[in-house]
Amino acid sequence: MCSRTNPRSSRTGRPRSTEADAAILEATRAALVELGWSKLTMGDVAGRAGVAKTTLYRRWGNKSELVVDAVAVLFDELELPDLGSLRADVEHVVLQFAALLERPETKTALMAVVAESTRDEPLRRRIRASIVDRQKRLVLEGRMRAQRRGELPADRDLPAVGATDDLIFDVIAGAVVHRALVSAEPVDGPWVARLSALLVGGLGAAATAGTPNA
Amino acid sequence: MCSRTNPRSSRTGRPRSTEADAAILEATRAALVELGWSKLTMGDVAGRAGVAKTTLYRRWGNKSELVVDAVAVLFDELELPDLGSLRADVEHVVLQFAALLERPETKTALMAVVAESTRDEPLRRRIRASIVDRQKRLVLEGRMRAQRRGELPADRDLPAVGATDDLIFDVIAGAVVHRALVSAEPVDGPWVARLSALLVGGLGAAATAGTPNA
DNA sequence: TGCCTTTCGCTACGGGTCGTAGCGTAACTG
DNA sequence: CAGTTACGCTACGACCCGTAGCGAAAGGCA
Repeated sequence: MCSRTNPRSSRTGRPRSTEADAAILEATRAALVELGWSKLTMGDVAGRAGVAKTTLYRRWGNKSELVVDAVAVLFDELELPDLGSLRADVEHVVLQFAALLERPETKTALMAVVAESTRDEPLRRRIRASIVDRQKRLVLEGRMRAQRRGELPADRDLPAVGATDDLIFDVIAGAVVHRALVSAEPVDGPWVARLSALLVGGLGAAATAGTPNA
Repeated sequence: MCSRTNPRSSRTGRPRSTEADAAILEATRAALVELGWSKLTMGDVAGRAGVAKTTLYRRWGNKSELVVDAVAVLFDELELPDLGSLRADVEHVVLQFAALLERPETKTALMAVVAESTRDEPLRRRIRASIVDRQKRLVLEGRMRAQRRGELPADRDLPAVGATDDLIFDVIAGAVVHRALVSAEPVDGPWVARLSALLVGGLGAAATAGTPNA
């Protein structure tokens, strides 16, 4: 949750206030909702949290790091209940993800920190660790379920399975983000149905063809 | 190219310098390469272009609008030569798009302006008009070619065709962007082959199934 | 209990960017 | 030539950044 890996053996001295941590992250989300990314300032967040600006800088080096931590927790709400079929599972998680992207705090923050990360390798790693990689579990779980149901063939070679998982993840997350933020059109039932049909159909075609390329 | 729709009947007075326009946009791209989005300032661009800062503000209201115009022209390089099959066409355009996203000026600018556009409706429209919508031609052309070749069935109902075009566009653009900027892994031959196989397979499955849902 | 360490809120600061205003000059029109 | 608009230049108030220094607060430890 906090930025620095616990300060080297900070067993002595006054401990960091966990209330301040929570207040700052909450204030950051509120500021994102009201002001958006570009107009959010460290001083404003400090004021909302009832905290000195220096307290923010003791924990996070800059705005990007703070916002990543403030938003990351929202992504842990995503779940993948077993709905009985691969296609139903895909549709459900896509709709969940879309609802998350509709929230103003994530909508305005996500693209901004990714943009920033193209010039900031530590930030990119933080985003992956705090947000991206943790959601790949959904793809893994969905694929394994489909294999158990017999909707997808059992694993052929491991590298290909991992590569396909990564591909599906990029396709789903990328398509939803692009639809919601770039095309700025609704990620609604009909669209999700089309996307799911395309994916499930594509996976099925690759499976029946048995081509090593897919 | 320029920001304002030609100033209402500006037939009189000194005309805008087209050399300045070109110099500013070129300077903006150079600044993006060297500094990235967040450290790019209007004053810096003006200095590089050999132009007064006020001249920039006469043309563009803020950094985002300027950068959109500076980057938009790069996207017109995308082409779709007929390579004989739907899959080959898809692979080719994906690789082209990936190469474009590898350039530092587009990589750092694209996500940033999209992020900004979530709180700036005019900017969003500008992005769509200058960049996004103009590339949908590639999807249209590719689909029609595939239909002529018999790889895809002829149009059923028009709305469904348009919706599928939009879906394919979001999937391809979104997946490539996500792979390149979020996952930060290479959009190379093997990955593109997998993506193309997934798409072509999915489109084929939907076609043979003849379901109205896809 | 008293000492040490670290964090706390607060204030203040230099440095930088923003976006605008005002000026005199340059360029083009009729 | 008069009228109009764009130009370069300078200067400005406003804002935000990130840091430093201060005394006070809150823990650990002997």
